[in-house]
Amino acid sequence: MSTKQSPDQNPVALIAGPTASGKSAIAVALARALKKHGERAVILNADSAQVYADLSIVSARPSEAEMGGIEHRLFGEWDGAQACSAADWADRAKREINELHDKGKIPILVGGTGMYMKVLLEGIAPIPEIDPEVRAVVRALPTESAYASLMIEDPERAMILEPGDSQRITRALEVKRSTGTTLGDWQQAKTGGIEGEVELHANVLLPDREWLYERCDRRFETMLHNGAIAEVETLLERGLSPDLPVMRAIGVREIAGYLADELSREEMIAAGMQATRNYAKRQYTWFRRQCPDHWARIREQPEFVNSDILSYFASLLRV
RNA sequence: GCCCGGGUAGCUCAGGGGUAGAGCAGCGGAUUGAAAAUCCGCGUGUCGGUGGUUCGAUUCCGCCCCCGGGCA
Repeated sequence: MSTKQSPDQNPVALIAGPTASGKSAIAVALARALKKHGERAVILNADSAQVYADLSIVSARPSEAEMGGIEHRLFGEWDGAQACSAADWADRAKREINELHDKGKIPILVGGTGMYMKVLLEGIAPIPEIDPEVRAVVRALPTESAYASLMIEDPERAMILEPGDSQRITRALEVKRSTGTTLGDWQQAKTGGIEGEVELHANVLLPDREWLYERCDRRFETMLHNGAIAEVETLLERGLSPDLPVMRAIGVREIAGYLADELSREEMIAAGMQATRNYAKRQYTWFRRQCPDHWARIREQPEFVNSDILSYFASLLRV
């Protein structure tokens, strides 16, 4: 029952950037600036770890103070016991966006998970749920055997994939076994993308690498100061499967190792910082190369951007 | 001062008479339902310095310097 007819009446702001790039603060600054112009904006999380209730400190979810009175959604809304897939997130995000548009509000997507954004905008192959038993069997396979099986059951896919790419091999195999159809066949079509229905105002943050790495280090230290260890202890008490995304989040692994006495405190800190920097680099590559060329790139530091945020999103005010 | 070990890529180290190689870091890249995941690619550096032996030394020998450890 949307009253909007054309994309330009459905604005969506998007701020993508690597971890520790200051994107949350920028999003809040944008929402506040819009407010002064009589526009109401809501921030939507597009980060695959901030989505979990169990990870507040460890995922560096914005605190109440950092939210600065701006409404934030899709933060901490998934229980750690359930894995949130890109498609799950995109479904929820799409609903939120529609609702906000119906109310005349502007959604501001903020996050570091490029694949989430990609699926939301471009859609994804409509593959049904995988049979849990099939999944369990396939995931228990050593990569080598899984690859050998894929070579027989879906050779076309096996050829494309790297023999060591355990995750994609597993995925291809479970899809074939569970649906009887090859991943490649499923991927002939994508559905659900909102790209054509909204007017996207996207900015990608690509700050100076050295500056970013320095921030990554400080970010991990801050987490520890804020109680990350206790948060991980609580999470570990749940006894969840180590395969779940929450358990694989940066910081969780390192702190768990420390709690298990496998790492000294110094080693844990060094490993946590290193993992954060490695992650930032991967995100950097994604955002630099996977985002459409027409998305704006911001190389300035967040403080500078914050102070003049509307110049980066001036197009939002044309409405 | 003496005796042992060591001094090789940013770091940790392997190697060895024909001018050198791994892991990590770093850099580049991939990325279709776990993506903070999962992968792929990129290795010239006075082999501590200096003399000598040798056709040829980073590799053997001498001396010197530096770092560990031990004995005084």
